[in-house]
Amino acid sequence: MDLDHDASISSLHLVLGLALTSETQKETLTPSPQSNNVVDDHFALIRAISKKPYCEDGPSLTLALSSENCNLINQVPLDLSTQTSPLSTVSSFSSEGVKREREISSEELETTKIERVSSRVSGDEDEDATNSRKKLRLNKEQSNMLEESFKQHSTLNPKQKQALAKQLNLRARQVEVWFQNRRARTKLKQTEMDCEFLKKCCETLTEENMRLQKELQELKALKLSQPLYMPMSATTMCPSCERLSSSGGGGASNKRTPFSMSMAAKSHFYNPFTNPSAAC
DNA sequence: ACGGCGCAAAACATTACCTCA
DNA sequence: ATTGAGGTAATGTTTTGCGCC
Repeated sequence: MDLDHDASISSLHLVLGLALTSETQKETLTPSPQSNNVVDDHFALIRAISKKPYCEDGPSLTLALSSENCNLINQVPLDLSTQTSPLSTVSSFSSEGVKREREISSEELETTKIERVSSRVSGDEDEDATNSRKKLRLNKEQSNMLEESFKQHSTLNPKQKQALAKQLNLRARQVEVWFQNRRARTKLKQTEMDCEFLKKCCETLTEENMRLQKELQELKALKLSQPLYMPMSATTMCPSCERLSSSGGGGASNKRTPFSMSMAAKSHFYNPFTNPSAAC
């Protein structure tokens, strides 16, 4: 998504807008097979904007914006509560949850029944025993193992699920639910970060747009004051990056790429998409 | 090749339990 | 002791992908 360096200053805002859409469309309109929904496309869009698909292998929701942002994202702590508590696997099963119950063996159901009955002592024992929803608290070890597993793959196939459940002394359904919730939390966190990032982008681009508008006004004023000796075909100095540009679109005449400019020369540009200004 | 159907799995929205300040 | 907020396990619903007919 290189910005159009030859774009006129005055149309910067438009160019920027197009730059955001033209390249990203390629990715958003051809989502990956895993891209099931709007939210996935949202991430695809953000990734496309950032021009870097992923920071690293791992959860598919990891978003890489730039190397900096990549690190930032990876550092964000996903605070999964790891409070230690006795393991109690109790949950209620609605009569409508037929599909889910299918995967739960009769043995598991029996275990659940026993635990459910012993889990709650209150006045309405029968009522509570059947309808209450005692909440499992994963212990530290279980949380850690689930986290480790999640790092390797954010979804589990049935075999992996079973194995992990057995390893953790949980039901497969509980492992499945944990992964579902974990994915949801990851996505939420990511969305929040994307939101922040895009806000900053917006601010930065607005500032730059204002600055370039001002620069344009200055150039126009300059042109009015020196109308005769500023032919467009002549070699001119780009006021933004102080780079010489020549007419005829001869790229070979100027071997400096935008990225080879010194930071000082382009320091007034902060483009969050790692590209220099549309003006240069 | 195409569309309809059923199923499984994942995503998503919401509820409810639990802890802690 | 109470309460409200936040975290998260669990549940219900919707969406999506895939195989089969």
